[in-house]
Amino acid sequence: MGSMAGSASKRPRRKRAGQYHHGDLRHALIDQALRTILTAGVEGLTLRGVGEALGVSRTALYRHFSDKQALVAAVAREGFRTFRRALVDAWEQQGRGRAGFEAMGEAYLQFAVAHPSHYRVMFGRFMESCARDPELINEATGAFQALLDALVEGQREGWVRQDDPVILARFVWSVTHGIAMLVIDGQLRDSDEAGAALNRYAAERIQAAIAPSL
Amino acid sequence: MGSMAGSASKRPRRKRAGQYHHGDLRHALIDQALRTILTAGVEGLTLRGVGEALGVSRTALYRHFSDKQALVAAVAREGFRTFRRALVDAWEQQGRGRAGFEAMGEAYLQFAVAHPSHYRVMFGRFMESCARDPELINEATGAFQALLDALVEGQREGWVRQDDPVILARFVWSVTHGIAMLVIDGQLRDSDEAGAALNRYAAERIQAAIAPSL
DNA sequence: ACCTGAACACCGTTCAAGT
DNA sequence: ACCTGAACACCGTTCAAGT
Repeated sequence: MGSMAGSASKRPRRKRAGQYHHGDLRHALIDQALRTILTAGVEGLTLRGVGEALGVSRTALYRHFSDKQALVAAVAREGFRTFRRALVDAWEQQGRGRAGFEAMGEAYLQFAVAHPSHYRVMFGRFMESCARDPELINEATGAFQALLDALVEGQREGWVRQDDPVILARFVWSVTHGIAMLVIDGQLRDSDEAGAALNRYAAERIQAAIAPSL
Repeated sequence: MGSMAGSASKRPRRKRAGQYHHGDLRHALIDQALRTILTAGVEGLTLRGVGEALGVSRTALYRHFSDKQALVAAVAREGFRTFRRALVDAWEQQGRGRAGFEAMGEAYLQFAVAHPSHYRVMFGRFMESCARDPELINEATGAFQALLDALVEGQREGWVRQDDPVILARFVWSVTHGIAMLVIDGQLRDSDEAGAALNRYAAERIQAAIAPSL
């Protein structure tokens, strides 16, 4: 990790001649904020630190974001983007069936465990964040849609009961989100192995819960 | 609400004559911190504000807690205490059967919705909090134990499958915790009704998931 | 023992000013 | 348009000093 993401901070790429420091400061700010959150958590994110790391005044950011929370919301949006991609990839690489559905569940927990601080930013204070970044809701519902699609396909194929797909998806989401939160918040002793074991067991029980009645 | 809790702040109850301001400052600090968290959230909690509300220096607290996080941990511990009581009450008032189990689930969500900030403090950064308050883990496992007991009794009565009770309890906990988090973080549009509906549906699906195989 | 008050090293945000 | 620098109103925490 740490290699992807920001091209902006390496080559200034100034639009015109004699500019200040950056060409795409907005993007660079999001990248730097993400980097900080990944290593130090949201509570370690400081506007002054972000500015300093980018060689820019600590108030330069107010040209691109209304306040700190708006910057955090942008990071959250970026998170939902890669999150959705991870889920869809897992689903499709396993052939979109029952196996794909299970792979999605594994990919879900994997993302949360690999980037706990990012995951927390994405789901914590969601409503307030959406107010600061209306497009965030699109990315978030996009991720939810991946789960929804899988369940609808499961209904067509007959391994998912014919309940309202939305509430069905919310139920499955609750289980996975719950496991993810318990694991990254350290509620399970020996979180590494216990979390994986819980996830395997949950996958089995979820299949039983969402299966057709008889 | 707002009537229970603190007796300490009303009658100073000084141990000896000519004292400063309080008799049980430690307890008063926890009560005041809880009050602030309930109304303004953890991010609205400020040591200076707590001190001011109690008519005490803002550094007086350091005689009773190592730092701010330790105060928050004490509030979390108090939360697990009343949380456990709420769960056990629901369980017992419904006659400790299948109905009691379902009542526990409702009581769970009810607590989270009624005190979202408190719930978040209890479950967020759990490991770090435990380091600041070792007894916190006892109260937390006490709440978990209530769920565990119900499931074991369900196994004896035959409406719960004979899997490892701990992992069974963790699964049920994940669902309920997941729902609670999604609701209080505003991830469901129209959280009030949608949350209750999801909880009802989840109760039904959980019963199916934890039922014996045939 | 218990509490205070000044001091320290931080914050996010505003705003007049520069280019 | 984009960025700066000083200023403002906050933080948690430390520590010598008081009773």
